[in-house]
Order: sequence, then structure tokens, then C-alpha cells
Amino acid sequence: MNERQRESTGFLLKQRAFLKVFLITEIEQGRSYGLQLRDILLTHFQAYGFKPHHSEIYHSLHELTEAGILRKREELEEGAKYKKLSIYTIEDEEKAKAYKKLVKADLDRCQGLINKALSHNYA
Amino acid sequence: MNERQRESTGFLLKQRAFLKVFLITEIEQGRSYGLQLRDILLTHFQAYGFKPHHSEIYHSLHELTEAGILRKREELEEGAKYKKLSIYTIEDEEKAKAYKKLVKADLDRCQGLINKALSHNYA
DNA sequence: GTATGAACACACTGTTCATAA
DNA sequence: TTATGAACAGTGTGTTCATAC
Repeated sequence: MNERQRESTGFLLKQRAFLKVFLITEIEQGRSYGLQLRDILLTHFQAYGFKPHHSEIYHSLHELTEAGILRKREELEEGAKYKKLSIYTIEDEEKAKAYKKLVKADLDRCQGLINKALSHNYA
Repeated sequence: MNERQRESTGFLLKQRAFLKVFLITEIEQGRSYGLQLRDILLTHFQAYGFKPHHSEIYHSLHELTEAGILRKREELEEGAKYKKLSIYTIEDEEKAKAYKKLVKADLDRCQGLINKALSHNYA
């Protein structure tokens, strides 16, 4: 989370924050695991050229877990083989909402910044 | 410049590119120098929390000059003291336009990406 | 104090490597 | 192959230092 990211030079949103709100949103709608979440991400954002590496997804999930927002549980998936999945669910709904709210403010700011750049430089 | 920035994971625009198009736009409207350009930048973008350090401005100006887009000329400013300024003007109008066009495509993409994030996560 | 620039340090992200089933 | 994770490496950016006037 790192509240000291305020008081930076404040350019655009960090990828990590972008990923975290996406992950929270998806997990709010049901249990899920790393690579599955990445697949969902790609269906939504690959059209915009965004295709983060799997390590970024895992790193984000780990940080959200350490922050007490998500809970991780390992499960054995029945199937042709026994595969161990790391299933994530929401641990603290309040913290999740608070974090999403924080990032929304930054997304709004970025939207303004980019719109301003477009109108200023391409009038 | 660096055309190989295509085929990255393509998150948001780099600050350097943002600064470069701003600098080109301002310099197209008249000769100017580093810290003056930074002041103009702040009047437009500080409201969005963007306040880049002066070294970033200089670095951007240097790169644009190396790329043959800008031309640098040192001048002595008359005043209470003789102060040496680095005045920039457009060196190659075509290259400047081409670069701005390139970055506009990325700005448009970012606009879409952010709008998508807002609608997806905050429906 | 203003102006320019370089050098250094760090944070973020991307690639590679390791392990398991 | 899918899945998870760690370790490493590189790039961009922020801070500090140096110089001049």
C-alpha cells in the first residue's frame, strides 16, 4: 500500500496499483487463483496493449495478502492430476474498499492529466 | 525515440515521452530555455499533481537535441548580471511532428486503458 | 538566489531460473 | 504442459552534488 507514494512527483498511476484494484474486483466476484486472474485480465486489457508478466500478478497478490486485504488458501484441484492451486478470497472487505477508493482518486487524476495533455499538445 | 518501446508490456505512457511532447509544443511557439519551460509546465499540470524535477526537463531536452528534433544555442542574457541561457528552437519540423504523432497514439491508448479500468472496477 | 548539467541511488518492472504436479 | 514463486537484471526516475553567474 505504501502511503508515502503521495508526495512523489505524481506522474501516472503505477502498474502495481492498477493490477491490485483489478485483482480485488475479480476476487470480490468469486474465488480465484493467479494464472486464471491473468487470463481474465488479458481478455479485458490486452486490446489496449497491456499484457503484464505473470510475476507481476503474483507479486500483487502477495502484497495484497500481506496487507491483510486478501486471504490465501492452498487447495488441491481434483482432475486428471492433483494440482495445487493458490486460491484467493477477500480477507477484509473494508480495507479492500478503502484501497479501491484510494486508487480511484489516482485514476481520476490520471484521466485528467492525459486529457489535459491531449488538448494542450494537439489543439 | 526508441522504437523498440513497442512490444513492451505496454502499460502507461512514460514520463519522458509526456515531457518531450510538451517541450516540443512550447518550443514550437517560441524560443525558450529549461527552467522557463518547467515553469510553464507547472502552470498547466501542477493542478494534476505533476511536478517533475528539473533534471527530467534537462534530460528530455538533451535527448530531443540528440535526436535532431531540437537545436540548442547558448545565449548571454542582458540584465543585472550576464547569465548564460541554453535556448532551444525547433531543428526539424518534420521529425517533431512525427514524434508528436507517435506519442499521441500512445496517449489515446492510455486514455482508453484508464477509462476501461474505471468502468471495470467501479461499475 | 537562478540556471545548467552530471552523477549517483533507488524503485519499479521484466526476464530468467527453480520447483512441483 | 499448468501453476507458483524467487532471484536477478535492466530501465526510468528522483535526489544529490558540482559549476557558473
